[in-house]
Amino acid sequence: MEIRERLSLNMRRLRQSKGWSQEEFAHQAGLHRTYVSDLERGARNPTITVVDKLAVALGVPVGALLDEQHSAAS
Amino acid sequence: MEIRERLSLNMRRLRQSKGWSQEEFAHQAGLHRTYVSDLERGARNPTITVVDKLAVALGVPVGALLDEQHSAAS
DNA sequence: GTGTGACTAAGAGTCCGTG
DNA sequence: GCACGGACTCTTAGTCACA
Repeated sequence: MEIRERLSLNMRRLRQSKGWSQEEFAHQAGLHRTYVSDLERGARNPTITVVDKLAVALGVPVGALLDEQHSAAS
Repeated sequence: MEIRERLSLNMRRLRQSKGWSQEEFAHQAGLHRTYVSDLERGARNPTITVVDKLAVALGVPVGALLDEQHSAAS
């Protein structure tokens, strides 16, 4: 799986587990609404500083967003 | 610590543990020699696709490059 | 073998909308 | 609340010559 797709899936899962909308999440991370939307769709290739912001906002290490997560799903 | 600095330290440590020169490492990752040099100096703000290449070349998860590593030094 | 400034094309990141 | 588009500025990707 490509890294952009991994990020996409991980950030959506973690965001939803916080009960945040994309807009709320974008605000928390100090990013733009539409950009977070793009990232969740795997349509962008962010820099590591952006990923760091996301990770900090979610309270997880950066690896939790970029590494493949072994979810319960088949 | 900033994420660029974490990347810088981690990639240098991991590269050296492989006994690779920057040149050799750049070749393995499919990147330019001077670009790897810049990254190790924390002079660049790479995208996640670049970091992914580095991680694959080193045979480690991306988190190993971006998360803070608890080295023995203290 | 590595650090550094400079350069161009491409893409990151922001902001305006719409359905 | 989210996907998606266009347009904009500024930075990154990737490379070179030189120290």
